[in-house]
Amino acid sequence: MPELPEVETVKNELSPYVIGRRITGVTLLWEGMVRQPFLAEFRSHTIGQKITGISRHGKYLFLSLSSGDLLNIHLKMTGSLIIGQESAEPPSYTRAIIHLDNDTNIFFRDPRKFGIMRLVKDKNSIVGKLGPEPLGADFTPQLLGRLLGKRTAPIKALLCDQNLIAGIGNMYADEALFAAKIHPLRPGNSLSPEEIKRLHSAIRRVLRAGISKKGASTNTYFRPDGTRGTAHDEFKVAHARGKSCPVCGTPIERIAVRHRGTYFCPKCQPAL
DNA sequence: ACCACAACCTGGCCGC
DNA sequence: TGCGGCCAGGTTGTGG
Repeated sequence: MPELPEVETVKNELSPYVIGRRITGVTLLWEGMVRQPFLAEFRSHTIGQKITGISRHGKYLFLSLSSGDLLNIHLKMTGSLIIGQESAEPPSYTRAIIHLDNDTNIFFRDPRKFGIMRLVKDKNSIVGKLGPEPLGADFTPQLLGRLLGKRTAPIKALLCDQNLIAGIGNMYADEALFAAKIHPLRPGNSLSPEEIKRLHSAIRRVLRAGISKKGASTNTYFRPDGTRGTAHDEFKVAHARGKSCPVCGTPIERIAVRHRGTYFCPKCQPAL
């Protein structure tokens, strides 16, 4: 699933192919991919525009257009952006094609049709409420402590809340909590200063590892060149159904937190 | 302000 | 071998 490390990888690896290129056409094979009310104007406002930049906020990707508009792409759970030749057969489950002026295409592949594209004038209309970037310089243990404040929801749910911290999803939340030895159901406000410090460090460690391995291809995530990332090879508990804890050998448990599969080691991450 | 949950989608895998 | 059911989960919208 594309989370911060996956979207960061897509941004970095897409960049050399798209910066400075002009959009010559847009093919929508699944119209639901473009959110109303923009569908009517989507083509006319993208075709002919030059791509001047690419950026990421949390899990949101933005292509800056020469008109000043921003083309926002969200991969949701199963989306991939694959670079290919104009003459190439689109990958399976391609829902949209952005044609570029050098006979190159961006294929938006998405088996489950959750991914979206939209055109906005103001980035803040989408990312204005997002929490801080967990790899940013301002994300300190003190800030994490303030964010958790008096929150009583399970720490696992809070880590996945984009308005609290931007970019962490189900996989990296499980990995960070394991690395910090914190039970996923602990209320946010029950963490000691020491645990907050451990969690802060663990969040940054697992996200950086994910980026350095070019993302985790647990199922449908692909890099722009069509290859898979390898971050999942280093996962300790995420998606580890039926496996044992690599530290103590205890069977990994699966529970549902907010209807999300949550994996943890009951011995290394004891309930308080 | 905060918390909880349904809905959106469909392929892959498991057990029978 | 085929089939039913579970599992995967980011975001939005709604209601308490």
